Amino acid sequence: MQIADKYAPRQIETKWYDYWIGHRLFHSEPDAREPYTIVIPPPNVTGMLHMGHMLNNTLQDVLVRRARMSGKNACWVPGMDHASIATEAKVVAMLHERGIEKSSLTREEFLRHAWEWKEKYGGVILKQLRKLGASCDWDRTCFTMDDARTESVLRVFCDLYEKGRIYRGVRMVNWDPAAKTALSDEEVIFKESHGKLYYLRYKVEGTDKHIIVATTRPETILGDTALCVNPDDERYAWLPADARVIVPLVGRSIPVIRDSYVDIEFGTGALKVTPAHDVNDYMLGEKYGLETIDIFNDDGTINDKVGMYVGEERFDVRRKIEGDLAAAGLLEKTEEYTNNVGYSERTGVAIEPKLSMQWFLSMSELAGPATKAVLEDAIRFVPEKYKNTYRHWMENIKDWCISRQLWWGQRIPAYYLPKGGFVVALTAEEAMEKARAKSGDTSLQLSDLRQDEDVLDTWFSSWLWPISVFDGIRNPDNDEIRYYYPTDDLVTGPDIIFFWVARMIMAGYEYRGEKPFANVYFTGIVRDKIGRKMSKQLGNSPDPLDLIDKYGADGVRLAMLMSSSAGNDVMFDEALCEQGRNFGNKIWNAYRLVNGWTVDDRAAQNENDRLAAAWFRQALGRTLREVADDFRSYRISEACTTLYRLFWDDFSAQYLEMVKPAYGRPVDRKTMDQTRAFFDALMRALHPFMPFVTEEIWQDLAPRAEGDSICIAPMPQPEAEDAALLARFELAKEIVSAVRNIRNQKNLPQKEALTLHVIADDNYPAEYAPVMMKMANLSAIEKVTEKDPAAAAFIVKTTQYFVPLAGMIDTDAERKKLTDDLAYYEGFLLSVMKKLSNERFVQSAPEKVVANERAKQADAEARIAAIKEQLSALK
RNA sequence: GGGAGCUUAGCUCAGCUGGUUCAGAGCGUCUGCCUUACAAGCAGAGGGUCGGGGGUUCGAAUCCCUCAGCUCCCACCA
Repeated sequence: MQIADKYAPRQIETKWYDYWIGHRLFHSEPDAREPYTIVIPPPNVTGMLHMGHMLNNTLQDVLVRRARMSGKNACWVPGMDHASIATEAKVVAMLHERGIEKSSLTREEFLRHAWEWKEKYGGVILKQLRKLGASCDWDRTCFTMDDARTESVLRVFCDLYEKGRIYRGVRMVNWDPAAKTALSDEEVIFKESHGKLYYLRYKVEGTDKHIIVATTRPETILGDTALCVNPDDERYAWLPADARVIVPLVGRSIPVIRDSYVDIEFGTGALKVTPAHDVNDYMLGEKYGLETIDIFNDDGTINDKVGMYVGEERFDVRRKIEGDLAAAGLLEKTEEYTNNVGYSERTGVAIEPKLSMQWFLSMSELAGPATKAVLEDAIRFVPEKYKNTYRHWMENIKDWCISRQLWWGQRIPAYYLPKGGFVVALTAEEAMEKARAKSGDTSLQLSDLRQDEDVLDTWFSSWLWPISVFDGIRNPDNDEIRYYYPTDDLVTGPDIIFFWVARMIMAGYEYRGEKPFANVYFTGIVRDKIGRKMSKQLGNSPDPLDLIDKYGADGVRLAMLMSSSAGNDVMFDEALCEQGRNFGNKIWNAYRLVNGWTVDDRAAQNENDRLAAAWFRQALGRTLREVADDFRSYRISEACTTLYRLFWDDFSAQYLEMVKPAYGRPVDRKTMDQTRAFFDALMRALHPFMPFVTEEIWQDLAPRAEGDSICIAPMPQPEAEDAALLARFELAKEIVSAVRNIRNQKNLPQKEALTLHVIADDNYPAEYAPVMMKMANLSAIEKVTEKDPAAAAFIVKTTQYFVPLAGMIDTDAERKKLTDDLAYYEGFLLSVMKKLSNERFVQSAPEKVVANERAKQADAEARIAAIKEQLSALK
């Protein structure tokens, strides 16, 4: 195969993805190897790939690919979430556009449309993930509403019901008037909103006095059933115990109750009580046996209970009622007011607290083992700060409202009997058996039973995900669940820590008696470069597919990786993609260079090349160790940057430049083989980060069998470290840099070879002379005993070097430089001496640190002596 | 109202258990190079009193206190 001249990611990426899929390289089956498992956070079936997915899935892919290359049986299970509210809303909107209203359809008709829509448009995102290079086992793709998952969900519902954890009851819930369903507390987002505080006049019955009540929601007076004041409030001491007031406009007479719940300081100290539409009022209503008047229809319009404003929308009524109250002289005043209002996470409309019959899951027992697991690090959170957040939520956990008044989702398997009561069963047939037993009526037929209309919260299916994708609910002893569970890493955003992560942990302990995953890596939020969260509304999010098209998936992956330390937000800037693409280009061209060399099989390896290889082997080893370390602590961004520098700086700028033959000259066989071996190792180390370009080159490096791939090649292993060698080479590198700097300053042409003089001491890396000569373009390195006054001088560590440049030396400038240096090192020496003469330092600091200070002292002294010598030579 | 986190170079961020010349990286900037792998590049350079103040310590970017600014999470005050 001949590698192309130009790096063109588009031409290689599709090719290799197809190859990987064609050879089923991402497919996993249980075997004797150690498993490594990740379940994908299932994106919404209606979702489109956005930058958050890019970040999240790139990280997962890096982890999975690395595990796969480390000898583990890697399994990344992909899938989708049915996202009941979001999807149902989309389907409703689509039908509306076609002139069909949901209300005109039966449940079955609607679901037929919904499934049709899902088949046609759903799951686009999974196709998009392939473009990113995601190495998911696509054969395992699951959907939270496919048959197996649905049955798992229903079984769990039945089980929890039988355990007495699921109950049904009328409670105050968060009502979404747009979606016309209840929501869990987690689906409500509180936002500060500017509104008004209305001061209303409630006439006290049998007097001509009024009590002024402050409220933010004047329209709810329609549902008022009491007025409440604090028993200690002197202002209302005059009210008789059985006082009653008249609700403004409505004219209803309601009692005045006294409860210390009311804050004397707030407003006028008087509170109107609307038990049907406020959580606190509801509690007061329960306590005092108040009537509850629900004034809203499910869509947020006023119902006909009171006979006023019937059918009008709640916010219209608020505006209208203000005018009506004012006209009737019942509005004392209004004030500007800021308070927290809850909005639906999905539809964005203001939540209406509403009393309704719902299903709940009692959480307290589930929370116990799940809390412990995280606090005791059986499950590790990265970064750790989320442990706190998690603990706080778990310790204050409330029962979970799991019913939704929607059609798209798992329908609650509760069946109502004709004469009251209900049974819960997996299937209708079972339900009938139970119903017959319960009612004692053996003639009951299926048609006599009425199944609950509600579906379950989407998260009631996704909380089982790590278990259900391996069919561990229906077949708890199957080979797959026993092999793959618990999974290893979960990569997700902190925004769903309660929705999903916490609940999966609870389900894991409840249904497997074991954690669902060992580690949770929380990513940050992707923001634009001025710090705004990327969102559709702002239009500040680039389309990931456009980016991939422009820079290649490898380039975009690198951009995501290099800017994302765990738990920190990502300030995304397209320039990063360019940097990623440039890196791909760098790799490409480095390979073209090596690939273009001719080999002389008879030539022996020269010393320069031998040194270069010995050093690079060490540099590679050191980096591999660092990278392994980074992975252990999930510093994936660091690992990526470290390898980036290894390839660019150490391999390309140093090693390749060292061994690169003169134009048209061959290299010896050994050097060529070594270089290709390095390339091979580098490609493997980089593969998890940049899968495509590394595969392209790896395939070209040596003849490979059909079906072989870098995906399943082993990770390179470092050899034992030789720290001394690395340190000596650093000296040589510094010398080369110093000579190049002189060249720059004196404007000496690159091609002109220079001579270097050295007053050699222990810190002169003589063994690297051939390397230094080549890299700095030196004709000779000569050992001298004295400085040549007509030379540019520099010092590395304690060794003096000179580049003879007759007639080009500015003595004054040289002197100034040396004087400055001298001052710096004398100051430095002083601070070292101060430490060393401090007895407490010498006594209490570890020996190693003290020895280090002594070494610093010696170095500084030698250096100062060297500088002084140079200065005197200039005179 | 409660809690968590952040503040280090122009920008984005590392800096892990306090200790190596520890003040770093990438990008951007500046200078010089179209050197036959790569201008998507090469060789160099400049740039920060680690948010302010105080403390602990032989020693602080790192630990503690405090102030300021930003961010996020939780919470039923009408």
